[in-house]
Amino acid sequence: MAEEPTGELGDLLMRVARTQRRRWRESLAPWDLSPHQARALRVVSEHDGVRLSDLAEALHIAPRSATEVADGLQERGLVERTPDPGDRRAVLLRPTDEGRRVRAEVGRARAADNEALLARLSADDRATLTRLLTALLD
Amino acid sequence: MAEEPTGELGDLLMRVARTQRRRWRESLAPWDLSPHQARALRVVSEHDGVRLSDLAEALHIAPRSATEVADGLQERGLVERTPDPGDRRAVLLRPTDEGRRVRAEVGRARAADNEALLARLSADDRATLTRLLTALLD
DNA sequence: AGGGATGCTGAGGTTACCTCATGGTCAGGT
DNA sequence: ACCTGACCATGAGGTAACCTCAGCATCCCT
Repeated sequence: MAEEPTGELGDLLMRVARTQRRRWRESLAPWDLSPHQARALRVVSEHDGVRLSDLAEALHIAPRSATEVADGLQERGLVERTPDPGDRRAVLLRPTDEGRRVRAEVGRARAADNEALLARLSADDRATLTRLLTALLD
Repeated sequence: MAEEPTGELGDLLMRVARTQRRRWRESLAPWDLSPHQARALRVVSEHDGVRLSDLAEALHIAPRSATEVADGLQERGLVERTPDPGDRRAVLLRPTDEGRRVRAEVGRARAADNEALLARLSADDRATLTRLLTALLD
């Protein structure tokens, strides 16, 4: 059963996004990271000292679920839990050296992936696309 | 923890898509249908007589999982299983009257949603966006 | 007629989320 | 100093939506 074309602009947008999400997922495979884990690794690496509750907010998930994402990253040795010196209830997540390394690699893969998608557009077209998409975001 | 702007075109695309997907999910809420169920209802309504295995292919899920999607739709009285006259192993899914009605309503809601997103673009801009997105899809 | 593919589904597992309860900690008012 | 209410992380347990593997009926080819 074939994929029928819709002709609708909204559908078109979703299709392009789905294609890109699939690529992104695939490019993440070598590290065996879920999209959420990759995003969490980025957040942790950027802020250096992130509470579980802040991670939950950044990922738009319940605080309890952030614990699990952190567990996954910690098992792989990419982040570590350290006590928050200013609040003994809290735990701060920090990237390990390995975590920083992986996050850099993932960032490069992502950029390359992005570039691959956009390669067929001219610089002008990219600027136009940026303008149009920005207009759609308020 | 705020959502930082990325400036990347690929991210922009994903953000617009995510916004639209959220709207779509919300507009589906009155019928208590998952996106997969809504899509399945559409496929069934369009083809009138769809095998489970074809549905699986259309939804990009394993055949076993199509059974569950069909179960959900059948419980709500939106589709019915009928034997395939040409192959006694197979089951054909058909929309009920209620199924056809719901599918039409959902279609209207979806179109309205789509229109709401694109309202801030001129006709020219829409045409341009269509051209650019099409170019990204091979 | 026999044998390998095909179509659906039961059984059971995984993943990624959730809520609720718990123990520890903080901070502001009295 | 103490109490009270809010907040932090996590254990326990649940759910939804996927999956694989087995099994049975049927189809189709030789």
